[in-house]
Amino acid sequence: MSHTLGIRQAQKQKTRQAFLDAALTLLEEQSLSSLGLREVTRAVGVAPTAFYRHFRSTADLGVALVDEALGSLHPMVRTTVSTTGDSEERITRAVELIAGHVDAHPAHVRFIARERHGGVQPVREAIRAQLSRFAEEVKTELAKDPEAEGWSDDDLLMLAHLYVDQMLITASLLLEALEAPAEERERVTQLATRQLRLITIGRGHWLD
Amino acid sequence: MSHTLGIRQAQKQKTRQAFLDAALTLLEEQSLSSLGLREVTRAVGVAPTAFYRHFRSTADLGVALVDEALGSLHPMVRTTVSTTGDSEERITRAVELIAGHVDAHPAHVRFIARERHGGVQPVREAIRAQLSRFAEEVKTELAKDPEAEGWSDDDLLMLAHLYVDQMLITASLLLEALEAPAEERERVTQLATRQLRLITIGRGHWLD
DNA sequence: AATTCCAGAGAACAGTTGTTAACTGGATGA
DNA sequence: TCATCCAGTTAACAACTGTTCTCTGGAATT
Repeated sequence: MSHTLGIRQAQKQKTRQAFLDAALTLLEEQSLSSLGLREVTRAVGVAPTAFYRHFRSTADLGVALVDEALGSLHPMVRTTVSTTGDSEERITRAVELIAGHVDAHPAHVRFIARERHGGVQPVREAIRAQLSRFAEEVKTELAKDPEAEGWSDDDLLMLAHLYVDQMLITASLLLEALEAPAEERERVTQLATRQLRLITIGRGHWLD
Repeated sequence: MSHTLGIRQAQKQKTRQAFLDAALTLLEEQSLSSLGLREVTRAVGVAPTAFYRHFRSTADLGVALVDEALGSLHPMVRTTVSTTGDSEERITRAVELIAGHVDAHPAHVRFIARERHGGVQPVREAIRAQLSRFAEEVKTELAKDPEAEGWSDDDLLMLAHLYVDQMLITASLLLEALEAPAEERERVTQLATRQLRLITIGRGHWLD
């Protein structure tokens, strides 16, 4: 089991988490490349210089945010993709998973969508690495499916990337519709479901 | 025909274009939300206050950049989608079009990818509007195809959005691979081609 | 030729930024 | 108990930001 942290370490982690939380809030209305160090410390209620005890720079903080936002998501993805049932059920399950995640962690989703192509190279790189991991994991799960018989590794990875990108697009659309009326949210959900359905149909006839 | 501009108007347009060009260059390494007004005027070689003669704010400049980057692209998209030939030819043609555009205007492509989910609301809105126009245009072209028989308007638009999003993903991947060796660029092109192929297969069996 | 217009310059404003150095005081380990 | 450590503080730095007001000189209009 894990060692109990001393008062000192515990307090440090608490402050570090406060930095991450404050930054995530500030990033709802701007990009990481315009996030100032003093801005974050002000929001946390701490002296500017305290920042350096935790991060080298705001880019460094951004990389930490990537891990927080995506790091714990891998088991969720694995189990969702490998769920038994016909493809229609799995599509519904996947869309519901995304919708639930967007509801629960909108700021995280916004951050990833924003910084995936954002102006801070190390953060882009960290997101790219995490998404590649997702694609690899989805590919592994897809390979277990009997429908994957006769598929090359390359084609499986191609399909996995298609699914992962589609997840992100859907998450981003649901995010924009977060404060919209329920009927608009339902429209987005239906759109995403049909797009996944079309991809799955293409998958079924790929080897024809 | 168009009226010839006076010396004054011509010079103003020239300066305005210098602002757009300088901003686009500066935005290769940061996001719009961190682009400073003085930074741009410095790059143009003009006094900070001159900025206000052309734009209200950097957000306003960003909206102008959206128009420059996407405004002239509509005819290109229309003709590419409506090209005759079997689907395989059309896919190849589309991927080549994107690759060519990324080569010719990398900064524009980067700007759109970056600011689509970026921190400046009016710019996000402008990009969203342009992409919706693209989707509508693609839908219109798709509807002309005999294969669209029996398709609902909703499903056609769903498919059109799928294609448009896929174009953007491909453009972004090609952009990242711009300075990579030719074999890596070829790998990306092949990936995009197969993804489009899978979507097109799904399209062919949608009504089964 | 005389008048109006207006893109851009210049100077000044209060506020902000990242980073440095030297410090304090409570937790930690001998 | 006492010396060490180290998260967070305080103060100061030069450099930068957006925005204002006033001015200028050449183009445009009459």
